[in-house]
This record gives sequence, structure tokens and C-alpha cells, in this order.
Amino acid sequence: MANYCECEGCELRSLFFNNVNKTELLSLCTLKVERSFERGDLIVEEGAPIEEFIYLKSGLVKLYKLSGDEEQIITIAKPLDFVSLLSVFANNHYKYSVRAIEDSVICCLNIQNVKDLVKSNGNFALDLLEKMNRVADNIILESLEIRRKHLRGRIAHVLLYFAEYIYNSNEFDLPISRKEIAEYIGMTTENVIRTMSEFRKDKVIKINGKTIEIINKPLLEKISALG
Amino acid sequence: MANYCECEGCELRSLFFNNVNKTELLSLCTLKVERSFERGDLIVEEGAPIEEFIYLKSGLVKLYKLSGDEEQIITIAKPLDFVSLLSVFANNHYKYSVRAIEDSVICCLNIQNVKDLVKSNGNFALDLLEKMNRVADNIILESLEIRRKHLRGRIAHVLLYFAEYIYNSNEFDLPISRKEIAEYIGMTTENVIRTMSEFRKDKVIKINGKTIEIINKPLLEKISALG
DNA sequence: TCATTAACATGATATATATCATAAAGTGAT
DNA sequence: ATCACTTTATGATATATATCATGTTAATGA
Repeated sequence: MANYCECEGCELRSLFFNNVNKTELLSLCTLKVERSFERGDLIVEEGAPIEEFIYLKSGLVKLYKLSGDEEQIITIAKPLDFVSLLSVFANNHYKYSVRAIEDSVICCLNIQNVKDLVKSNGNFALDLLEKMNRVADNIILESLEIRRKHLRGRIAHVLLYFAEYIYNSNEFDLPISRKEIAEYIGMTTENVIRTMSEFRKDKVIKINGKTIEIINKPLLEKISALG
Repeated sequence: MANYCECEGCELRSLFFNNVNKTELLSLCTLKVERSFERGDLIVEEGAPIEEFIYLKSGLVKLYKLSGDEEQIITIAKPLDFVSLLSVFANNHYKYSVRAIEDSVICCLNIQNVKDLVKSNGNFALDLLEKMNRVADNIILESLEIRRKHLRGRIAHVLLYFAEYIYNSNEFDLPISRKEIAEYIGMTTENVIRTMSEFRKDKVIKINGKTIEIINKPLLEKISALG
């Protein structure tokens, strides 16, 4: 019986389940499933019925929507963004797809369990409301931010997003292709590649395949702000 | 004592407060304030502290964000979209501004009261989660929809949005200026005006100042879908 | 009422970005 | 190792949209 559930030590607990006590946690965890995905794997498919309450335990995912044969990337999310929840209370079916862009582990809770917990534990309900609000806010604000910039500013913004928000380092491996950056910022692949090459020529960044190093951050920030 | 509160007959109750009983409602309403705004009035100012839980009882508002001297319109909301809630649980200060674009009435509840109700009434908490999810979803989906279209498609989309979603009629008075349409779809004012003139010349719409009549809806829908 | 400003309108031109073309380098499968 | 395929790369050209200019009309305020 013992170790089917490690939630008590779960790194997410303090943030996500702040106000959930051990008994409640155990009851959630009884019906919990943890799943691993490799980079590139589809985690959630648009249109599929929502049967679980999913959060990202580790890794990195992209949230996107298909329109025709094109993908529109809505956001790149790391743990605690738990974007998969966005539609979870409002819809029966997923409105977006989620794909792992790094090896990822998700934790799936029974959705009815979570709803029951919302009903019975008011502090958890408030926590959840706050987190949902924050996730939605971030996506909306980020999208406005990108929208008001031009090509160069958008790309600078995305590079800074990875450096500061995702990897906390000026050197990192891009987890997505240039094409995907294009799908995120709403520009063409060629222009993403071209602009990154320009940044390289202007000695703002170094490029080595997927590896990016920001070597003139103040300038990149300026491009992001003004471009 | 009697009639300070009409919430029991409030049209919103069935949707918004489905699961709130009379006693709870009365306790909310004791601290409720109803406020009227004229077209053009500022209802909520970005940066101001969030002290109330606001929903739109009647009218029409625009939700927008300032960047420099420019306004970016996030969404046009009618009652039951109650957009003002979007940040309410996640932030202490408003991240957006809200302005009446038609005469509007809002209902302001004490935010602590609402939080208490979330804690004590699980069904209300679930309702609120669902509604927050839906509002966020709509804004995100709408924004993606607009993003993937070109100028003509975006304008067709906006005209259909007013005709179908807001006014339920092929003839309506635009509540916003061409400049504001531009701020909503991320294009310039001149191009909005020009494109609407083209639609007029192509006999897709009739224009009489602010009054718009859609006279070839199938074509407008086609432009929205393909443009 | 007139003056002032904002909204609407339209054309000419400039500019940013998309599209098309081509190729090298990387990746995965057989 | 080879083949097919995707990604990265770069240049030339086309196109969509922004910018600039100018005028008219409608709204707003003293």
C-alpha cells in the first residue's frame, strides 16, 4: 500500500496544494496517475474529452491550436503554469493541444475528485481561482506584448523569455524550432531565421544550432522594448 | 430596510449566482453598490487597487491596456462576460482598464464577501471557476482567431462579432470608432476605414456614419473565414 | 454660433513582411 | 552508408500594410 503516492513530498504541493491536508491529498492521490512523455509526444489532443485534471510536474510543453494545417502556439509553459487546466472547468473537451517540447512528467488527478475538493475545501477553491486567474492573465498579457512589437522585437522578446523565464541563463538550448518560434509570434519561418542571423551578425547572440547564447543582453532588451 | 437590494430579481442571478441562497445573497447585497456609467466613462483604471468584485449588469464595455500612448483593446464585453473579474483573484491591482462604450450599469460586491462565499459555498466556487475559465478561454480563442486573419478578414470578423454576438442583428450602430476597431484588431485606423469603404463599394455592407448594415452576409462570412 | 478638435475618407508612397527559389546541413529510417 | 525529409540559411521579388498628406464631415466646447 505504501508508496503509490509521493505527493506529500511533491515539490508542487506547497504551491499548488497549499491548503490541502494530508487526508484530502491521499484521497486525491489514490486516483492519481503519473505519466511520462518524451520530447515531441502529444500530451493532450484538441477535441478530446476532458477526463482528468492535469498539471505539469516537470519538463516543458507547448500549448497550441490547429487551424487548418497550421499550428498557432498559444504559450510555452513550464511546471506550475499548469496550462492544461485552462478549459478544465468550462468545457467538456479540450480547446487546445499540448505537446511536450522537453521530456515531461504530468500528474493526472481525477477531475471529479478535484471538483469535490473545490466544494469541500474553500481555501483550495480560492487557491485554484487565483492560479487560474494568473495563468490566464499571463497568456493574455504575453500575447498583447508580442502583438505590439515588430518582427525583431518579437524575436528578441522570445529569446529573453527563454533566457529569463524558462532557463534562467543567458545560454540555453532552444527547445523549439525556428518554425515553432514563427508559429508563436505569428511571423514566417524564414523571417525568424533571417532575424536571428542578423542578431548573430550584430553580435547580440551566438548561434550554434539549437544552442543560443545572449552576448549583448542590454541591446537585446532594447530591441525587445523598442522593436 | 426593504428595497435596498433587488438582487433576488436580478437577471444575472440565475446565471451568476445559481447556487447562492437567499441568505447568502442578502449578505452580499448589504455591501453591494450599483453604479451607472455613461458611454465613454472610465469604469476601471489600470493600476488601481482591486477593492471590489465587479460585474456588468447592463451595457457594453471595452477592456484595454495602455502601452505608451496607445490603447490595445483586449475584448469588447457584454453582460455576463464580466471581464472585470479576470485578475480579481490573482492581483491586487488591475492589469487592464475598462471603459463604457455604451451606457452601462455595474454591480460592485465587496471582494472579501465574495471570497468568503467561495470558501463557504462550494457550488458557487465551482460556478465561478467555470465562468472565469470561460471568459479567459473566449478572450484567448478570439485573439487567436483574429491573429490568423489578414486585414480584410479581421474587419469582416469584427463586423460579424457585433452583428451576431453583441447585437443579434444585421443592422446595428457601431459602439466604437474606426480607430478603436484598429486598436482591437492591431491594424491602422486608415486601413480600417479604407477596408470598410471597400466592403461598402462591393455591396457587402451599407455604411451610414456609425450605422452598419450587413447586406451580403454569406460573402462577409467568406471574407472572415478566408481573409 | 463659431472655433476647435476628432472622426471619416482617400490617394500616393514607403516599409515591413511574406513568398518564392535554392542550397547546405542536420536527422531519422532502412 | 544511403535516401528521404526536415531544419536552417540566404537572396530576390512580391505583397500587404503602414505612413504621410490632404480634405471633408461630424462632434464638442467656449
